[in-house]
Amino acid sequence: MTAPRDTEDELTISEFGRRAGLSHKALRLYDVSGLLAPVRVDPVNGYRRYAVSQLERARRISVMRQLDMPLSTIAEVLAGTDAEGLIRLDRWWAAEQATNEARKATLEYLRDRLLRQAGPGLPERPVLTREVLETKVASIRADTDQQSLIGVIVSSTMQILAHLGQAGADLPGTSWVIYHGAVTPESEATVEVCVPFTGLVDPAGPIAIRVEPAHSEAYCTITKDECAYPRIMLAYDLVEDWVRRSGRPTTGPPREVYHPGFQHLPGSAPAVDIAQPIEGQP
Amino acid sequence: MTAPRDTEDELTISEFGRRAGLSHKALRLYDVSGLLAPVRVDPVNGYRRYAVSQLERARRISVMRQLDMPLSTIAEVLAGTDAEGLIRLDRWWAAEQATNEARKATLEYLRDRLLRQAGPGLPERPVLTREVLETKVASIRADTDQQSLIGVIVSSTMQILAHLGQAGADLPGTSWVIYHGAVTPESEATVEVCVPFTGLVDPAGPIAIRVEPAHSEAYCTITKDECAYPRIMLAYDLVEDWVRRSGRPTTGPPREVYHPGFQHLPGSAPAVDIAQPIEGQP
DNA sequence: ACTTCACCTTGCCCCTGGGGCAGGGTGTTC
DNA sequence: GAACACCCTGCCCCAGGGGCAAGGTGAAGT
Repeated sequence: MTAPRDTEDELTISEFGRRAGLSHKALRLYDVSGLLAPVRVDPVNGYRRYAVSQLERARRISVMRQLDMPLSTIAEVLAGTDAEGLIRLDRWWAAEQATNEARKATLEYLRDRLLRQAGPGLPERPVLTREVLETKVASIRADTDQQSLIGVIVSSTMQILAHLGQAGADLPGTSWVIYHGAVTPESEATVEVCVPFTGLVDPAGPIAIRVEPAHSEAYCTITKDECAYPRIMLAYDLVEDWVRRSGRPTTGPPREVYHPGFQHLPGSAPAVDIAQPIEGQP
Repeated sequence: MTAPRDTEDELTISEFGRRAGLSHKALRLYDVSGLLAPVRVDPVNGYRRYAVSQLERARRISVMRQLDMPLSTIAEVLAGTDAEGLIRLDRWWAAEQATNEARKATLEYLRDRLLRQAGPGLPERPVLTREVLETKVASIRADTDQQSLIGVIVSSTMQILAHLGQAGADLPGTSWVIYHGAVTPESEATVEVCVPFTGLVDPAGPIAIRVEPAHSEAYCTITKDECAYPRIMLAYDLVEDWVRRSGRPTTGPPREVYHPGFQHLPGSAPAVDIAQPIEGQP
């Protein structure tokens, strides 16, 4: 030791860092951010002095950083008693693992996608076309991300059904969601939940009444199981591919059409059409 | 559409972004970083124009970003054929999952630590001292981080054993690794794998022959299970604490001494000594 | 007393993958 | 001609540090 001495219970920053497994850069950062302040700072030097008793906290921080835990979360874990900290730690970890599961699903989708282009296809599924007649619909638009998408769809549908029921409209039993943008886990976009009806109904609050114009659409039917994100993207890809190859330009954003009784269908039954409006003349 | 028109096969940046699920900021970044350049940039405007055919690549990038894959890795995955990309993708994912496993182990260690409230950690374990006689050793020095530490130790040991065996030396069956610095997942340091022997052996390549001087050392014996990182740190803490309290200064870097037959011992058997050379005269 | 050398400090720029805002240019449409 | 949506570049910001420069200090050897 040829430099500033480490006294019995006060350590220099580098000695403390060595013993705790933290770089002097990290320690400086933890100091200014208030996560781990040295026990004393020489008012002349500015030299930081750490107590041996701070090693425990420092080592815990080091371990948590190895878990890639953000400093703010670390501060929370270390804030209360060890038991409280443990709870917060486990909560954070559960969220991490949930993220990892989501990533796993996304990876599977991506592999499928690369495989489909690389080699012979995945489950071939027919893409068909149909004519859709002009319909009156009640709709709610909302901006959402992937996380709350299901909730938004369900609650909006409920709201519209309640309103239509109250107005005594006739319902054909189907409904759809129009995606005005890409809804991914990170980016949110506008979705429009549409319920067709016949009869006379007033708009109310977020519920708009409009006419869905007649159009042709290409569509592909999938099961309830297949409509989980990101797996459902494969169906979109399929339809899009078909449309591109058909040479017919699209005439609007894609949509998911839910079959009547969707909620009560088994997972393996055809339940949803992924549809893309295209220019007419079949 | 009240603004710059999207022609048949050229899209504006925001329309392209909407269709691909990428923000305008991300697209600009991918442009300057060369990951996804627009098909045309208006020389007057600077307006970026994207081709519909670029949507495929853009969507793939979007999906990979959802996996939290760095842009450089994405570029590699997209570089060759889809089959090659798939291989790179899987390789990356395997590394990710390995990291996750390591994090899981670290989490367990941390939970243990939080559960053992305020105690010094490891179940009480004696720290003893012993005299080590002067020994001839064959050694290899290497710089490594935590990731490849095990591999470095194993391969170096193999190499030394092969050399000693060829030279007809006598082996007592034990060996050790000297840590000339702190090896954590982030920082690398020099380690020295030492195998003692008797007989006459020449150095060869990276293998040095030297004399390990006689010394006293404090040590603590742990099981194979306990010697996984970062759990093993608890044992270092224990020895270090003991040495500090004993008042005897250290005389060299700490080491791990592997008991004879280490590889074939069960996880619960005493297998390794964590040793710290200290000044003599007990 | 002087040098040397290891150590300490602050401050600045760099990384990734963007988000947000400012200031200014455009092109379409009413 | 005005309104408005869209486009551009450029700057600063986030975490969590790494790296380097310039300058201040402590202890030890000569």
